[in-house]
Amino acid sequence: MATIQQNSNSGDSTRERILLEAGPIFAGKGFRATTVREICEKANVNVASINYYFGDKRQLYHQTVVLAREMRVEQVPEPNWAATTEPEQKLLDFITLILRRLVAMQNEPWQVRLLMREILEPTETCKHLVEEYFRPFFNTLCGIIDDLVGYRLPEPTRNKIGFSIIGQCLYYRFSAEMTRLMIEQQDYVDQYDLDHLAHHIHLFSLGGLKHYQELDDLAHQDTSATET
Amino acid sequence: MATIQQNSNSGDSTRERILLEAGPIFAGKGFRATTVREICEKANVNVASINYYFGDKRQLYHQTVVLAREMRVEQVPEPNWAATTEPEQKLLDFITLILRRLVAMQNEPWQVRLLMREILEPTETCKHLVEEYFRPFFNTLCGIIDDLVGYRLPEPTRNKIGFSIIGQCLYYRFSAEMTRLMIEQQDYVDQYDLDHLAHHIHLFSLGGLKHYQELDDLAHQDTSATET
DNA sequence: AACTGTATTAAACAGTTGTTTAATCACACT
DNA sequence: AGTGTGATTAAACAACTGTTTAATACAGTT
Repeated sequence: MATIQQNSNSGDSTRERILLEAGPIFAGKGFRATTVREICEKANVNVASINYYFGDKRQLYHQTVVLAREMRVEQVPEPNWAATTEPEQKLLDFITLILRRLVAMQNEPWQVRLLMREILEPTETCKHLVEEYFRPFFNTLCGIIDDLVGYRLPEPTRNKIGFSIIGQCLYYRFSAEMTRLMIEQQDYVDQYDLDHLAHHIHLFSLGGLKHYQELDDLAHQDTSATET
Repeated sequence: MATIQQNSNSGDSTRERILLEAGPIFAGKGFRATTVREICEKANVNVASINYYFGDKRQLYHQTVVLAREMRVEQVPEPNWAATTEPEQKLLDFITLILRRLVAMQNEPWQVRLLMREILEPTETCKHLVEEYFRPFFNTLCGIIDDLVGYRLPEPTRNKIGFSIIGQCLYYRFSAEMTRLMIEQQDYVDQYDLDHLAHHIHLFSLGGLKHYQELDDLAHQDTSATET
């Protein structure tokens, strides 16, 4: 029947225990490969508890994703910029924020892996994630780009610039294991920590933006030239 | 026992049929979620045939990945540059090559999805893939970067530039479904085709490179200034 | 026609999966 | 003590998993 129960009173300990044990397992193996029996074993609860508290396996998964997002936002909050903060600094801060929150160089918390799974192979849960999390996140980045350029770029152009910046960051999450196979082990330890990567992506992206500006200035000159 | 059989004579039709039906299914659902029964059903062979021809499910999977790489290289061959080709043009060609071969904007062949799975969650097969495919691919890109810059960058720096370029491209594979949820449907059709993306990534990356050069020139000036 | 080695098959096997059931437990309230 | 309600349990369920078996079909060779 799958009528979801609500532990109305007190500590909610079993429900929470399931949720917190399910998260890392789903993150590590994905929805399909994860078995409810493993979750229940790790959480020291009966196999029937999942259906009792969450209805079925899918709804449990959905709840772990929602929880992962909430925890991740809390663990790595957005920077609180002063009104005088330069947009260059904001961009560096934002790149650092992505790397910290979604790429998570050193330790790799289960919340990150779970959110990445939803990006790669979205389920119904992803729509919720986009509206609550990714869209406002991306809008912040777009604001920084606008400030850096100084005028309004066409929206598709500005969006692609945003994706270029995010893409550079996410590469080190998606292709992390393959990158490790590609380069010297020692280099990876020394040269691919958070600060090195943030610095490089910041530099590279500012250059990309400047190039756009210059070309646009040229185009403007051309237009005024032909107009005269 | 799982002794692998080799169909020595003639057309090999059942073995090939299994391989070509298994590919798309593995690509779509991953190793774990794919069942041998579905493959055999689609290929019109008996369930025992997989074990007869490939030993077990794992070895069949390995063979489909190897096949996917071979087919993908054949389907989208590397450009054949003349000696006089400018490095700027080479970079644009290379970005287009990545987008065509690994990102595959319009149609999304199963070979691409399968290779992406190996990047995201490498199995033993990935080592083979790195040595035979990705490393020479990346070396080509590094050569172009060297030509563009005009002198030898430190290797970690040059590698990161390479990853920035690849990262921008792969973003549109990894985050394709989420990006579609983020932006207007019509914009996605109009502004995110192969040519638009290649043009943007080319422009953005040339800018990033130029910025590196300028900063390096400055650093050189500083050094000579302090040296005098 | 008899033999040989490969190819193909239906059936069974042993294990795991998510889910359900019905019984029991714990504890508050009357 | 008795009652009722939610929490927890062991057991069973039915469906599905990859793999194996043993029998059969089909060539080509002697």
